[in-house]
Amino acid sequence: MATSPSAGSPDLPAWQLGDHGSAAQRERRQRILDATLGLASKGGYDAVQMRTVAEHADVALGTLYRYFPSKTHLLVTALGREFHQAHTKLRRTKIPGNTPSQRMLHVLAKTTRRMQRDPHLTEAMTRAFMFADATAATEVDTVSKLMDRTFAATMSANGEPDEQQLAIARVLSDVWLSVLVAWVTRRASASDVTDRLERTVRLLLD
Amino acid sequence: MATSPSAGSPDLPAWQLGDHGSAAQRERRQRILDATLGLASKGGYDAVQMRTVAEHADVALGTLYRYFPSKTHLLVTALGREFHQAHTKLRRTKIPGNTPSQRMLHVLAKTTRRMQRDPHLTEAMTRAFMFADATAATEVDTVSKLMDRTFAATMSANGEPDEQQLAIARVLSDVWLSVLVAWVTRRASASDVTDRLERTVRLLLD
DNA sequence: TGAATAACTAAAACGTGTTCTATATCTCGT
DNA sequence: ACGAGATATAGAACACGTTTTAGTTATTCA
Repeated sequence: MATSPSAGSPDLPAWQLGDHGSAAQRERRQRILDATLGLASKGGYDAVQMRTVAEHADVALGTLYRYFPSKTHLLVTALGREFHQAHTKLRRTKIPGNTPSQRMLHVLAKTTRRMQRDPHLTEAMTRAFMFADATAATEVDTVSKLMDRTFAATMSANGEPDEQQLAIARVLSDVWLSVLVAWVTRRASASDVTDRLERTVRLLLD
Repeated sequence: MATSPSAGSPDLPAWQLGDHGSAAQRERRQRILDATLGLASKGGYDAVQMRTVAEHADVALGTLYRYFPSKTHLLVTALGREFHQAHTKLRRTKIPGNTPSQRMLHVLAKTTRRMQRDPHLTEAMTRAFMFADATAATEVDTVSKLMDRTFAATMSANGEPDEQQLAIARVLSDVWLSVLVAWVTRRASASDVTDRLERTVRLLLD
């Protein structure tokens, strides 16, 4: 039977699989994700070619597909790993600002800056996320929920967000994604991104 | 020189090119868009294969590419044509409801129903729209602006929307797109779609 | 009208995501 | 330590978007 290397374990998000499979398998997976991020960062979505990823990660093409059943799964999983890092980092730091609105604007500005610093990577992840079909729903959902929770936690200053805050966080995630798509297609400049996000925060939180 | 059949005319959105090119060309273009919508409606994004579209439209593959430089351009243009129809139709009818919020909910519900009626078509257009890269920016922007204006007009009861309403319309467009993506990947059910939209309207308009 | 130019057609060819095949290597239970 | 089953490898093969080539049909305009 053709199973994945993590077969038999509960199907956790792939960047959490650090303790599943043999050491060699964990290393392979990390090499694959590293290669993916490297290529994406260098040349965007189109530069992440499955053959190239396999080469850089020093695995056979078939093995790559055993670990990640499609380019979309691969990129979205990589995105998940990045998001997870950003999320835990954010959890550890104290977000400046006295009101939910201020904190939100701070985090949004920071994230926007981060994305501008690596436009190719941003393009690759955004397009993968948006192009995903139902087979990658699990991976996409993981990232989506993580984003919602990050924004919600920002507003509540890392306490437990209430229902209202979660709803607002979801709307902000949506606007964020949409603006991201516009930015990737160059229909929106960096300041457009900031503008629209600030406007939305003001509509929702003031 | 390899020009497009509409070369020489100002670059209007393709569904507005009814008065450019020869009659034969106008008919070819319509046949192509019709074939696209037919295939999309039947089998979604994957069923819209360039060779198949060309066959159904009774043009050579090379001709198809002369009219639409990529699958994305093709699908987004088709989406534009549909949106344009819906928009003008909406403009002619009186939207029920006394408050912006009520009218908005009415239109959103109606649009949601329409999309559910043809899930394959929705999937095809959504994925094309979201996957578009910078080369299709014009087409995507046309659709995006049309969507914003439709929502804004809904709130203002077909009068001229003010700045505030346009900002709200944009947010709703963003949420709409995002929810659409979630629906396409089956991460959100039909009632999830309605729920999230209603919640957003309430956050923004009440 | 006739020659130049543009548009169209048919079909081959190319690039990249994905799948398949045959073989080799690893891992684990006995 | 051994044999069975799972994993990994190299590479061919396939599918579909896209480009290219060669030849045919329209269109234009002098």
